[in-house]
Amino acid sequence: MKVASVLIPLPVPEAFDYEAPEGMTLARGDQVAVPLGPRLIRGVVSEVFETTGSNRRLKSVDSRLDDPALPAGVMDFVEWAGRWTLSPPGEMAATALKGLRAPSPRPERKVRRVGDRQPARATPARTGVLEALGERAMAGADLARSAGVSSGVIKGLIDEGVLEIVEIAAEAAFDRPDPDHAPATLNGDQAAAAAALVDGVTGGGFRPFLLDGVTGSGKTEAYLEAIARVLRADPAAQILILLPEIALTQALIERITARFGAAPAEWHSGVAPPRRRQVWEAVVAGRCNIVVGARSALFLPFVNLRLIVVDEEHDSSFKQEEGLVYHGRDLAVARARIEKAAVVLASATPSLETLWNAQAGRYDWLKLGARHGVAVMPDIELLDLRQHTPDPQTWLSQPLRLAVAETLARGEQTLLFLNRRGYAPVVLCRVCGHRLTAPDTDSWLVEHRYTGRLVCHLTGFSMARPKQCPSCGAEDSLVSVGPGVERVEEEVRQLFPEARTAVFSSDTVPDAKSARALIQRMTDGEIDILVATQAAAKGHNFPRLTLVGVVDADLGLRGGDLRAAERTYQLLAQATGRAGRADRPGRAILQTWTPEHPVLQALAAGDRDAFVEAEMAEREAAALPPFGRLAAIIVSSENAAAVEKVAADLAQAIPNAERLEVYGPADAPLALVRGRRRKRLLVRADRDVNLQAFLRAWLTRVKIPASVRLTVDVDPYSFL
DNA sequence: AAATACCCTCTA
DNA sequence: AGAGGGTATTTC
Repeated sequence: MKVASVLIPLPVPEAFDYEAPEGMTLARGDQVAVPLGPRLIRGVVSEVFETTGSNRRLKSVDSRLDDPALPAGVMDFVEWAGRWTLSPPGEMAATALKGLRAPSPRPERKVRRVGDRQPARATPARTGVLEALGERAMAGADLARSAGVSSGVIKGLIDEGVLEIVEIAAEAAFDRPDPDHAPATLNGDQAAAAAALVDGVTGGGFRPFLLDGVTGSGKTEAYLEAIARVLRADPAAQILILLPEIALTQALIERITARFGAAPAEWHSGVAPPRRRQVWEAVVAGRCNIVVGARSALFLPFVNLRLIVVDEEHDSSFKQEEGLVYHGRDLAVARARIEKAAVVLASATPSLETLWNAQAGRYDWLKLGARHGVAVMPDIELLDLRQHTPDPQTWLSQPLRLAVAETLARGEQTLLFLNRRGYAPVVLCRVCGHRLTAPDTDSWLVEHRYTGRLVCHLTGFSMARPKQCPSCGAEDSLVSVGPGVERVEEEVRQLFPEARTAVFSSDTVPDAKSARALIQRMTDGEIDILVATQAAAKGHNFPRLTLVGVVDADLGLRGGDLRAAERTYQLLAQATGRAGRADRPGRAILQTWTPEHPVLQALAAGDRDAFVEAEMAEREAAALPPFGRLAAIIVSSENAAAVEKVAADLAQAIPNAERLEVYGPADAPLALVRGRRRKRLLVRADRDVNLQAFLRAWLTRVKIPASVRLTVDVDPYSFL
C-alpha cells in the first residue's frame, strides 16, 4: 500500500498519513484535498512511501489539486523551519501557500476586432479607432485615448458588432532584468567587495557573506553588482532581497528598476492580495527573477533561487513575534543553505551574531570603508545634560538649540531623534500619584495630542483624556510626564516659529504612501526640522540634512535586557549616520545623563570595534548569545490559576540536561496583556546543546489545557 | 480551525 | 429524560 504524509494547515504537531489511491500519482510538494473528520481540507504532500500495512486504518487522499506543487526547496525549508522554531509544520506550509489563497485578479476587459467586420457607416472617428486597434486587444479607455475619440465611438462599434469585449485573465508580466542595462561605477572598496561577492555568488553552492560598511559606503551598489553577475551567469536565476520595513521597499525598487531596466516584484503585507497571487504564480513558474520583500517573502516558492540579500540585517524588525515566531535573517541563511545559494547579510552595524560568525570565518567578511564620494562621517558629540540641563518641561539643551539655530540659518536640515511615539509616555495624577494604564494590560497609557487620546501601544486600546483622576477622582489633576516626538515638536515650534517642522513616526506616517510623501518633502528641502522616531532613522538618505540631535541617548540603555546596549548602539549609529551624506559635513549631538557609558563613548569615538569587543566579552562571560543560546517559553491565559498550574507543571518536568539551565517560572515583565496573565521560563544552553530536542522532550511531558496558550520563542529578541 | 464529544444545569 | 449551553478534545 502506498501512503502519503500530508501537511495540514492546522496547529497539529506532525503530518497526517493517508492512503494514496491506486492510479493517483503523488509526489512530495503536491497539493491535495484530504478528508479531515467530516470535511475536506487542502494539504501538501510531505512524503510518499510504501508500506505493508499499518496498525491504524488510513483514510484516502481525496484528490490531487491542479495548483502548482511546492518546489523541493520550499518543502525542505518549511519542514526545517517547523523543527527549528518548534511550530507545527503544517502552519509553516500554510504560510508558503498564502499567495495562492488570495483571489485572482479580476480579468481585464478588452476590446478586439470581430473577424474583418466593417462598420455600416465608416466615419473618420471610426476608421481612426480601427486603425489604432489593428489586430490587438486593448482596454476600451486606452483605445479611445490613443485614437483621440470619446468612449461613445467605441461603444457604437461594439453595439454594431464590429468590436467585441473579451475578458483576458491578467497574468502579470515580469520583464527579464538586464544585468547590463545601467551599470554603476564602483569605487575601490565597492569594486573589491563586489568582485568577492561575485566570485562566491557565481561559484554555486551555499555561501554566506557579511557585507559590512558604514552608512553611505555603497552597500547597495555592491550587492546590485552581485545580482547583475548572478543574472549574467544564469538569466533564469531568482534573487530575493529582504528589507526590515515596508517603508524602505519603494526606494530600492526604484533603484533596481533603474539599474536593470525592469521592475522587481514586491512582496509584503501591504501588497494587495490579487497582486500577491500574481507574484506567487510568477515566482513558482520561474517567470519572476527579483523579489523585494519583507520576511514573509522567504516562504515564496522559488524554483531557482541563487541569491538572498538581507539588507539592514541587524534590524530587530526581522524577528516576527506574533503567530509563527521566527527570525527572518536566520531563516534566510537556512533557506540559502537548503537552496545551495549565496546569502549576503548587509549592515553598517552588524548584529553580534553575524559578527561572531564572520570572525570565526563561517561567513566571508567584506568591508566597505569610506563614505561614497566626498561625504565624510559626521562629527559626534556627547552633550552632558548634568552640565546643560534643559529648563523644566523642555527637553532640548541650550547647546543643541544653538546648533539647530545655526543649521537653520545656513538653510540646512535638522533631524531630532527620539524613539518615542506620541506626546508624553506617562500620564499621572498630581494628587494621588496614580499612573494611567489600560484596563486589561499593565503598560502605561501614552498621551497623543494630535488625536487627543491616551493610547496603549501594546494593544491599541485608546480612550479620551479624562477630566478627573480615575483613581482618586480629583479634578484637573492629571499631568503629562516626559517627552514624546509630539512634545519635542511643540518645543521646536515655540523656539523656531519660522521653521518648517514635521513629525515622522508611525502615527503621522501610517502607511508606505504617506511615508513616501514625507520623505519626498524632506528630500526636496520643504522641511527644516524633522522630529522623528526610528521610523525615519533607517535607510533614508536626505542630502541637505547636516545636524542630527538625539534628544535622549540613554533611552534604550535603561531596562537592561540582553540586547539593550547592542540595539542602542545600532539605532544611534543609524540615526547619527543620517547627517551629512552629500557634500556637506554632518554633525550629531547626543544628549545624555551618562556620557561615560561605554556605548556612548564608542559612538562618540566612532569606534565600533571597541564596542563590539567589549560587548562580546560580556556576552561570552555570561555564556549568552552568540556564545550560548536562549529560548523563552511564555505561558498565558485569562485564567490566572491555570497559568500558575501549567508553569508549575513545566518547572516540575524539566528534563535533565548538561550545560543548560532553566530560569523561572517568573511573571513576564508584562504580566497582564489583554486580560491574559503571563508567566515566563527562560532556557539558556551552550551552543553545542540540541536546544530544540530538549524543548520537545520537555513540552511533551506536560499537558497543556486548551485555555492556556504556550508560546515557544527560540532565540528571543524581545524580553517582554 | 471546525466538528463533535463531554459535562454540566435546568425543565418538567 | 432530554434540551440547552459552554468547554475540552480530536482530526490520519
